[in-house]
Amino acid sequence: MTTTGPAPQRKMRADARRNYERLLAEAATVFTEHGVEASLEEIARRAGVANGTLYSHFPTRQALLEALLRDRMRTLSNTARDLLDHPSAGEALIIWARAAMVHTMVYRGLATSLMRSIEDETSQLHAACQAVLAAGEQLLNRAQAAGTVRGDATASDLYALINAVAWAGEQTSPAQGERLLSFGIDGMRPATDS
Amino acid sequence: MTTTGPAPQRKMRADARRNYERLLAEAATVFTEHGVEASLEEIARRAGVANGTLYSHFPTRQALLEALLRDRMRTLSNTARDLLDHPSAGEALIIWARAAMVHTMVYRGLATSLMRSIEDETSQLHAACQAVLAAGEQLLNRAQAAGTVRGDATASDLYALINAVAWAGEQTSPAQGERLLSFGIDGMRPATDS
DNA sequence: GAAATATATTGAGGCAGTCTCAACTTGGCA
DNA sequence: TGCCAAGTTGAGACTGCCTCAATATATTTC
Repeated sequence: MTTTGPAPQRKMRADARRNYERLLAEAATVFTEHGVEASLEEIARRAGVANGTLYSHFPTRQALLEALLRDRMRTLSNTARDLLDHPSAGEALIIWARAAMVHTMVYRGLATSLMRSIEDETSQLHAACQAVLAAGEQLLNRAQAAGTVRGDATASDLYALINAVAWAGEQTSPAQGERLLSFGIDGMRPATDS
Repeated sequence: MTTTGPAPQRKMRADARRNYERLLAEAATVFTEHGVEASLEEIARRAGVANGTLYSHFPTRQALLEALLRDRMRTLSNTARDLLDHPSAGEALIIWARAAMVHTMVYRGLATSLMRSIEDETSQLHAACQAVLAAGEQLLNRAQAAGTVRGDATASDLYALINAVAWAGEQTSPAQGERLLSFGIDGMRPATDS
C-alpha cells in the first residue's frame, strides 16, 4: 500500500519523518476503531513515541485529521470536477453526494468535525472543506441549470445535507444514511405544481 | 414556573428532594450553556453539593438527561396523538416533525444522545425515545394512507431524519435545520411519475 | 571523524474531568 | 431525646489534554 508521501514541510530529519508517518498510520487505525475523538495518547503509545512527539508534529487533533484526510478530500473535489462531464447533471450530483457521504463516514465523529470546520476558518480542515463545498456547488449549479434541482437550493444546503445523512449513517447504519440522502436529494427536486 | 414534580421514587427525605431539584435546575442551565456533554462537576458545584451527591441521584449522565426531558418528551408524544385529528394528514406530520426537531435542539449534543438511545435499550432514555418514535409512526401511517407520503418510508426513517436535521441545525443554524427538514419531508412524497 | 549546531524527542507535571466509596452527617420516627 | 436509615461528603484512583525544560540525536561543518 504505497501512499502519496504526506509531505508536510520540506526536509525533515530522518527520524522525524519516520515518526510522522508512524503516527499517521496509527492514527488511521485508532480513529477507525474509536472514532475521531479517540485518545491521542493511545495513538502516540501505539506509534512507540512520547505524546510530546505527537503534539510537536500535530499541534491539534484537527491538524492530525487534516493530514490524514488531505489526499482523500482532494480526490473528492477532483471527482466532482470529473463528474461535470457526466451526461446527466442530476445523476452526477447524486453520484457525487453519495461518494461524499461515504467519505464522511470513514471515521465515527467525522461528520461533526467537517461540519464544524466549514464554519470555523481557524480550523486546519477549513480550506479542504471549502474546496469540497465549492466542488459540490459546481455540480449543484449544473443540475439547477438542467432543471433537475430547485433554484433555491444552495451549496450550504448540499454540504449540510451530506454531513447530516453521514451523521445519521454513522449513528445507525450506512443503509439508513443512504435512505435519508435519497429523501433529501428527492426533496431538492423542483416542486411539481400538482 | 411550576413544574410537574419530577417524582423519582416515593418518599425522599426532605434534604434529598431539595438537592434533587436543585441539581435538575442547574443541569438545565449548564446544559443550555455548554450542551449535554457539559461537566457534571460544574453542575454539582453550581447546585452547591458535592459531586458524590449528584452521582447518587443520577448514576449516569443519561439518567440526568432522562429526568430533565421526561415531561418534554411525554408532551411531544401527546402532541402527536392530538395531531391525529388534524384535517390534513400531511400537514399534521410536518407540524409534528418540526416540533420534534425544535425539541431535539434544546441542548447541543442532544440529537446524538437521542439517536444513540433509540438503538441502545439499556439507555435510560430508551423508553422515552421509543414512545416518540411510535407517536411519529402513527402520524406517518396516516399520511401514507392519505397518499401524502411514500409507502416505503418507515418510522425509523422519520426518527433518523428528525434527529439528523436537528443535528445539522445545532451545528450551523436552526434555519438550516428547517431547510433540510423541508427537503427531507418533500423527498418522502410519493414519486410523481413524470 | 569529531565538534558544533540545528532539530527532535522525552516524560514529568499541571490541569480538568469521571466515578467510587468509606467515613461522616442529619432528618424524622418512636 | 435518641437512634438509625437515608443522605452527603470529598479525597483518591483513574484517564485524558497539553506544555516545556531537559535531554538526545541527525546533520552539517571543518
